[in-house]
Amino acid sequence: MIFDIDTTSSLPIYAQIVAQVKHAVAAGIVRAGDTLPSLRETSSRLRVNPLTVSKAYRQLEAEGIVVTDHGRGTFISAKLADLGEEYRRKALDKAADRLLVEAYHLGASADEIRLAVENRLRKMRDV
Amino acid sequence: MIFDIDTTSSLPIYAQIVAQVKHAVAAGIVRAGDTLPSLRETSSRLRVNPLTVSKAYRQLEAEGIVVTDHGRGTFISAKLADLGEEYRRKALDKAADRLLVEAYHLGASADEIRLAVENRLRKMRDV
Amino acid sequence: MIFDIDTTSSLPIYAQIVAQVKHAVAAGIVRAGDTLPSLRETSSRLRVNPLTVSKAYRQLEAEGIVVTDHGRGTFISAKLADLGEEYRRKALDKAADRLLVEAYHLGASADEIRLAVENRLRKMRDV
Amino acid sequence: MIFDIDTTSSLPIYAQIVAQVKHAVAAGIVRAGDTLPSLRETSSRLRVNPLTVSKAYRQLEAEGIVVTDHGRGTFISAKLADLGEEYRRKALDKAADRLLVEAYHLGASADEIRLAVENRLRKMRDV
DNA sequence: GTGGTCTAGACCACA
DNA sequence: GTGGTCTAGACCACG
Repeated sequence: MIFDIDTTSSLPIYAQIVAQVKHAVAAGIVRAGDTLPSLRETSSRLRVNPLTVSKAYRQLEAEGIVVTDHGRGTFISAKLADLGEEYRRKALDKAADRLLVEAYHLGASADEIRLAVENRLRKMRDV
Repeated sequence: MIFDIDTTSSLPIYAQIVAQVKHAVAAGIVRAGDTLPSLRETSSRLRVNPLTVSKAYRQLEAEGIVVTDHGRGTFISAKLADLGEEYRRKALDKAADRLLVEAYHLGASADEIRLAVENRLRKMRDV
Repeated sequence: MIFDIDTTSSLPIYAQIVAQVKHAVAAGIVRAGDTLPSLRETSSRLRVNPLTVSKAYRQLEAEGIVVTDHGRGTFISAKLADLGEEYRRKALDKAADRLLVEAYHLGASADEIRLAVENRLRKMRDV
Repeated sequence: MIFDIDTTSSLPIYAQIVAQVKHAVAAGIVRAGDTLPSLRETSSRLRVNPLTVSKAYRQLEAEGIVVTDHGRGTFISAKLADLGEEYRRKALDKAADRLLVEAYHLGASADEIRLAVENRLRKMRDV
């Protein structure tokens, strides 16, 4: 589980962490019982205040997505009924919407949008 | 052009206005040259401070979506795509990247991404 | 980075701050990564409202001259020229046009314009 | 005497008119005794409120640059001691400064600036 | 009538 | 500590 943070984004850092954990769960990248990286490891890797990571983990705990065993670590919860296929689909649609609205304001045609997506897909595959 | 604000949303009021104008432009509900409701009309109708509306309009102006004629009002910009080809391409690639990163975290396949884009393209065309 | 404000000027306070930051950057007085004084420090030193300073900083951010890290502060941007070649060229041409229109109205010859540009280039280099 | 107005500029329309008359005087394009276009002609040509033109002419009169004969028209004043060579030089230097600061923030080199100026000079000559 | 600027002060979110 | 948002209300400039 690796995090990818943009400190200048208008989305707060803690929310970026929350979203990425949720996505990883929805995608099946992490499963019930898996361990999240420790507060210290995450905060030093991201060069971010430990309190910020803590806040993210606490919110995930409040949402029932992770459980914390004091002194042992933070784990993905066993009961994840509320995430899953519908969450994934909605999140993906929302992301596609954001692209389209932005593209519209740039005056891009449907084909230009498709082309851009294909180009980036190819680029990511290469990485 | 009527606005619909949710004061309890975590999205700031000014950002909701910005988003709604963008969507109205993208959906063809308003067109180049159309007048936006005046600051005062909008602020009294939404029961928010004129400064808040002004902030939204100024951001729209900064993005080139509206122009304001001092003393006359605020209008949808005539030249929505006069940005320079390279700038447009870069901005479009960036927007596509954001979609792909989000999709990657959701574990979506290339085909799922394509499908989501096509669905939203079709939906926008229908509006 | 110290600001020097003239409240009686017709130029708004926030625009004076913007101009002074730009000049400081152009003159090499501040460099990429440098911290701007905090909103509160600047506002108390200048005896102006924090919102006024904030407005200036946000405009600088919109122009890509500074970036702000929420909760940490406002910094001179590292990538002052990452705009795309065509965008840069167009913006430069536009700026040159503004000079020529002004010069035209003043009845200046091509050589007078060249001379003025060279004089100012030399002056900036000396700073 | 033809005016060239940008209604979206942050410089007010009346100030643009004032500046252009001053520049025309400084450049020797108009001379003492010459007639300014009538309020009506100017306002209809520029598609601007007559009050705006009137305000510009009144300011020019207050500065002693024009005199108004009621019912006959507005004329360039006979005594123009305060405008002239120094005004021209200062205005030109200021305009050159604006170009250089802007160019700096675009990351342009001295040669790029010179090139842009030469290009636009050539373009204007062709018009 | 329009939008622009500023103040004083509150409250919140983030790190 | 940092910046972000909003209010209520004033005053000004422009058309």
